[in-house]
Amino acid sequence: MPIDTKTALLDSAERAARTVGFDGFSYADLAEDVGIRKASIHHHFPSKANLSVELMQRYLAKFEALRAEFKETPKSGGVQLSTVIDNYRAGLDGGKSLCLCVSFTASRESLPSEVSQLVRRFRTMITEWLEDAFQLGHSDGTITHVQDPEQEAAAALSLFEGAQLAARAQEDLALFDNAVLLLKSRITQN
Amino acid sequence: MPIDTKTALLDSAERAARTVGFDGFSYADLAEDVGIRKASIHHHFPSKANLSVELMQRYLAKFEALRAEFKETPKSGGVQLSTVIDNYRAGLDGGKSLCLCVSFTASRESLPSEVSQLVRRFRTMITEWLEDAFQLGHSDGTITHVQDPEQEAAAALSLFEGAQLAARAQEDLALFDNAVLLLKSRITQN
DNA sequence: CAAAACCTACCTATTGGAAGGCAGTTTTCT
DNA sequence: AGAAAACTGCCTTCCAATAGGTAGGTTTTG
Repeated sequence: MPIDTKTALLDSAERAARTVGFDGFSYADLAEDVGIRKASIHHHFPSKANLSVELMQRYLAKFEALRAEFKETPKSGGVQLSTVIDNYRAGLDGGKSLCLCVSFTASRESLPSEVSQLVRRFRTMITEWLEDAFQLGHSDGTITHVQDPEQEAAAALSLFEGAQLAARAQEDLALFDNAVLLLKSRITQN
Repeated sequence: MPIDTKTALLDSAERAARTVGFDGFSYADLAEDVGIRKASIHHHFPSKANLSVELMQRYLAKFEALRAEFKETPKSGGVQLSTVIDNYRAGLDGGKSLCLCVSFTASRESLPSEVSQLVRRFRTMITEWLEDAFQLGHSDGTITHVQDPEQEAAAALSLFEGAQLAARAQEDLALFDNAVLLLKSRITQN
């Protein structure tokens, strides 16, 4: 029993979008990758615009779930910040892949406005998560030198997304690590 | 005497690449924008790959010249850092446009490796510029809390590129400003 | 059996690009 | 100096490949 075809399509499309960009792959590529005929994709996703929406919806839901999980079993601010950093690092896949949110922001003009809305929600959610982490890290002492948590959160998100670009530019994870090193050094062991 | 056609093509292509991405525009779009026949573009740029290279070359040269200019008439570290920030902000064009380096990094897979090399050189150059600025800002006292200038530079570049993405995601300059606010507050008046 | 999943076969528009022509300017040769 | 050759810049015409998408039939499955 092979995996659900629709899921396989979403997986393949997500990988493609994150590595070659949304304009960089076609239904034909997808079909070959999944092992299905091109026209059959339309059965699951009537249009490519449709696919992009479902792609972003799933991506958002996944991270919302992850955050909800963290809200239940409370960790320190430092651990939460580390978790987010590690997630962005893991998402790089060695410098080949970007966060879907980053990729879709870059090719915004080829996407339906619904995707932009979802990207916005994604960014807001991550920013709130980071804000909470900085707030908490400040009070529990696991993050040093915390100024305004809101400003810290905005800066951190940009830093992570930029660090992903840096790593991708030279397909070298070290560039990501280098960019976040200063922030990481503010997290105290616990 | 109208502007040089080749320059007009480069200008149009740069605008397009930065607003809709390299995969987001075609020779046909370019032709219409410049007021020339599509096939005539091949006279100036045999292939689109060729165009991308010349685009990035010009972009790199422009910023190398800017930096050289600043090296001659020495400014404070704080002023230099502010200059770079302002440049990234201005390049946003209100949230519609990205740095060519960011755009080309995102659509890396559709570009010749020569472009990747140039992007690399671009990033190295800006990083060095920032490193010098932090170094200088530390000694002349125009930037506070400077730790390792090399790490600061890597973080700053990522911050700027990420902040551009943030602003573009919601087509709102305020998001850029918000992301760089914390860093900017470390620059003392002079 | 009906719905879901997938197929073959097409379609239209667009993609980047090739081939070759042609007027005007510049360079080269006698 | 004047003719010939070469170059520049743009054109028209054409092309194979690919894009996303549609129509309608067949297989698979609950």
